[in-house]
Amino acid sequence: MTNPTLKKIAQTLGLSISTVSRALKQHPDISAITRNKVTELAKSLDYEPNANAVHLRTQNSKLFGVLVPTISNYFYDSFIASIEEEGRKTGYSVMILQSGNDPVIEMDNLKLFRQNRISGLFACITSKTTDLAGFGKLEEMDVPIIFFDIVPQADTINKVCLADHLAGQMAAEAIIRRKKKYVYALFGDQTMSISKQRKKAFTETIQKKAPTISLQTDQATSSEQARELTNKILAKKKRPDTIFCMSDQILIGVMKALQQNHIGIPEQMAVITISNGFIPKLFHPDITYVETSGHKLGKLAFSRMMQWLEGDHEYGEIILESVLVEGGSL
Amino acid sequence: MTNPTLKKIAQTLGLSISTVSRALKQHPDISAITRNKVTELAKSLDYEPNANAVHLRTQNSKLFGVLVPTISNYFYDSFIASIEEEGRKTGYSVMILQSGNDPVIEMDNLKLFRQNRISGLFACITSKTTDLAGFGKLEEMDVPIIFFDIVPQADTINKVCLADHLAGQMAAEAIIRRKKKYVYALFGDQTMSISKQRKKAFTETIQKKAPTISLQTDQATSSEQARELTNKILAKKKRPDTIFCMSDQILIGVMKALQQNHIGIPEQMAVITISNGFIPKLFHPDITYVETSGHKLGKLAFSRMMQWLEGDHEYGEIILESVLVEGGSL
DNA sequence: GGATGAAGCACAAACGTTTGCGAAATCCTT
DNA sequence: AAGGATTTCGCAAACGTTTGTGCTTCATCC
Repeated sequence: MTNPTLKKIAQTLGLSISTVSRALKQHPDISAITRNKVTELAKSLDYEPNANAVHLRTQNSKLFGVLVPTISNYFYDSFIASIEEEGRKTGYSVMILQSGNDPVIEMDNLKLFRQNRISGLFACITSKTTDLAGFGKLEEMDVPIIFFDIVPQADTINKVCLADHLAGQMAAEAIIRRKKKYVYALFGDQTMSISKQRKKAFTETIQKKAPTISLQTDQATSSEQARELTNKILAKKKRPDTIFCMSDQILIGVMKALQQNHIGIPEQMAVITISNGFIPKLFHPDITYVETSGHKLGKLAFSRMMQWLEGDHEYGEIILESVLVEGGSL
Repeated sequence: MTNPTLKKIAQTLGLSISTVSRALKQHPDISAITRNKVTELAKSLDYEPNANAVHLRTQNSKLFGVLVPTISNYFYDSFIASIEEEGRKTGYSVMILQSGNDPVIEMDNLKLFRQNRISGLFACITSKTTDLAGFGKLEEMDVPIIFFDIVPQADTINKVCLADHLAGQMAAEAIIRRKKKYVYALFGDQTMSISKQRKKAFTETIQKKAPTISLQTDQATSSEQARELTNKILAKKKRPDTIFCMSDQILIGVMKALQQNHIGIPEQMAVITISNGFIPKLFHPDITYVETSGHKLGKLAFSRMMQWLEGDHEYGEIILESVLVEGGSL
């Protein structure tokens, strides 16, 4: 059988389409009698309004776009899950697209978002994104954009970010509290602002508050590279007593190296990282980490979006505070 | 400025809407001259067809639904990522909904899918799903459904599954090849068919092909429980020489216990698991695993969907073969 | 008892497309 | 040169809703 529509219900009941439509949404113009007749028939026919028609007519897609580098990532997917949950509560659907960290695909995706007339976009840009024209087009269409995690530098946009600076600082302070002497700190790609911020905060905090700590920093752009660097450090005569990892990616490489060299944690080496929390809990002891929660960030971004949609059109940057989660690794 | 439409382009060019529409899609009826005029203006205006209007008119949403227990999972999200990639290539969008393993939310989600008139559904059902009525309604609307991973028992449906049976068998055979003597095997919740199948295949293979192996099995429904069970086993006088983990969840708990007890892998204990591949590579040495690839399963499911859409209406079950990925843990 | 108003419903336009069909205008035949 | 074929375009309906407005019918009022 084909899909029930307002027209079919109207015809079999001898009513007009508009009456059926109003009856279904409890419009006061419609008498209780006809309202009941309509709702009953609709239920028995499994009538579901055609979302496309509704959106076309109301000029409101009730659809949010989410743009991420990849969905296969414990930070982004907890962010997405969070948006999806909140969206379902408020009647919004979510359209998720992956850029694969490729600006060209990013452009394509933005086009798809435009075609689908999304009512709002949550975007984590590519680390290589320079041309913001695609986003500009959406803004011209009055589509609010909440940038998150990796965000452009501009001021007249909405950003919801992790406290990258604070996270670096907190990690440093935790290390200082433990009176560590020799710290090896691994950071990610320094072309990314997130790496720069964390590095700046971390090193400055160490230098200011505990200048006696011997600090050695390095840069790794992959887990494998982090593993190799850690292996080199471990081969030296004088080993550090603490390793700081800027991210899950780094942590994974470091942990492999530590396991490979049978280094006991925390007796022979203390470890601290910045993470969403999943990876640090895969090891024993749990790795101590400064939390950057995708889930919380999602909630924050969503509520910012709803505010905007309700008329509060003030650009701004919201920072999600971090917390230190103690494992047994420090 | 407001959204450009066919009507606006038509008016500013003194053409009819239909002509503009045809010009934009290279219809042979339209002369090259007007076609160029139209396409140029459309480009300069950043015209994007309104997907809702198109879908309403063509009665084709070009939208696939994906229903998963949760998106925050390295198996499901690689499946989703795979579907999204393939979809984008063929002009389909993807709508992702999470059931949270709750049959009630599952029903709600199916309703949302119906409202959005999806053209096809990829569904991994809840482990508690008994009522398939929600899926039946979709089928009545001629919406093809490809069940994957966790699937209903019925015959007249489409399934795309991992080779659960084969995976268990392959793991057992790998252990046998290594001439292990005493194997401790941990399986998940035995109410789930995936657990039952893997257990059956594993134990039967051991018993048939290497009856001298001493096999002890247990059941763990969480990582934490797996850790505790492993700790108990390790406390005994006679330790097993091999641990088999049915899933990532189990592996995580087992690995924590092994690290906790400073057990060297593979010298003191061999480990093998069934996994998507991400978790086993977090450790050193890499854990040997029988691969169950969400990505590959996604490709398989997608191509099955496209076949169905192209007219091949034959129900069936497709099994994705497993491969053994050698780490250094066995 | 005629004006007033409320209650209950129908009409019709609009959202932005696609597409079958008809109608001019232009071209090619012999 | 006259008929037919071809090219090029416009008209209008349809997809399934929502919503402003108008039309009845009845009860109410002084």
